[in-house]
Amino acid sequence: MKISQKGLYALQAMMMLARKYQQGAIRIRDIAYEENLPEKFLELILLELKNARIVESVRGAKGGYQLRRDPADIHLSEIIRLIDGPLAPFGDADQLRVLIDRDIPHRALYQVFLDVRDAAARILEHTTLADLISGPEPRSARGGRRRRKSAASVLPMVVGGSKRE
Amino acid sequence: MKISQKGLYALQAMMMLARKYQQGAIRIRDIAYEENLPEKFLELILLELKNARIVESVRGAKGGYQLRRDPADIHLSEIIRLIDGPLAPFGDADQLRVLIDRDIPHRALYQVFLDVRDAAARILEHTTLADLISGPEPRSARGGRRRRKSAASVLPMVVGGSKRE
DNA sequence: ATAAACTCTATTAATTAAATAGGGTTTATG
DNA sequence: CATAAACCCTATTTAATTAATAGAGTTTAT
Repeated sequence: MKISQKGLYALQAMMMLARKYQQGAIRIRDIAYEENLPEKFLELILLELKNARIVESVRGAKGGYQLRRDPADIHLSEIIRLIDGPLAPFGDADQLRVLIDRDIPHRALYQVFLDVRDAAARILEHTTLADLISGPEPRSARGGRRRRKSAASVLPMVVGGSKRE
Repeated sequence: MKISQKGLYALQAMMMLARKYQQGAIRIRDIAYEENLPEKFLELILLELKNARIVESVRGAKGGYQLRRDPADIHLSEIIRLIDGPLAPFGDADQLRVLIDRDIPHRALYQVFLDVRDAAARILEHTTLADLISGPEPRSARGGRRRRKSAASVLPMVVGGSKRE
């Protein structure tokens, strides 16, 4: 899994629309300006999000885009899968057929890949746009089991404070 | 994080060398043939692995490659980081500077990315080549805390048995 | 009627990934 | 010591993907 520039743009745009949820349609131009995204490129991205029925558009003058659902019902996994494809850490499953159809080591490697994918999915499927915009939670609340909100926001965040990658 | 074709080749080659550990140097040609990899491309990959001191070469006639360390001391994370770069689910940290330097939602998103990376790293840093070649463990043994072996091998594995990605 | 704003398809440009090519160097062996 | 086997290293080419731009078309508020 790799979040592309396009995917990052999509997430930024969606966060912006989440902040302005129920404030009516927001123009592409305004999203692009506020988030500093290439306007024409963003246009394509929003079109995809619209076709996936995550956002809806209002056409004509005074038009724009808005979320179709509550920010608490839009998971990051949904956006990322739409724009960047499966969360698996490899291309397509076909590419890994060579692992599946072979001996124990190869299949064990395949299983590791699945484990990685599932770990990523667990996080991204439990984090919503609402989690991102709702501000930090106390650190002690992070990492618990079966929480409604994900372990998304902790501040202050030190740049490079986590292990360097 | 995305495992490239090259990275997959590297892992396949390393698994093969792990299986033949302490059996002397193995020729590139033999690795390529057994694992069905493009020979010239594999040559470049092994060169990188050698420069990273994960494998060593024997030059001249009767030469080849062999692991420099015990398969139980070679973690998948090491190979993947070498060939495909950081385990983070995004390109370079620079690309995400735009998230770090902004408001709470943006930083919260950044934190989610770090969480995903850490989840992937936990798995790949705890799985070794030895884990892959040592055959399946009983299912009840998987997923425990602080295990020496990772949750790598479970058989039988159904194709597409996990959630479809 | 007009301008604002989304719609849609096509094209280009830039980057990255995958693979190939080929001469250079080292070494076992007869 | 000649030879062939095998790794060493750099360069190039090709293909695929990603990012971005272009521009004509359609809808709607006023």
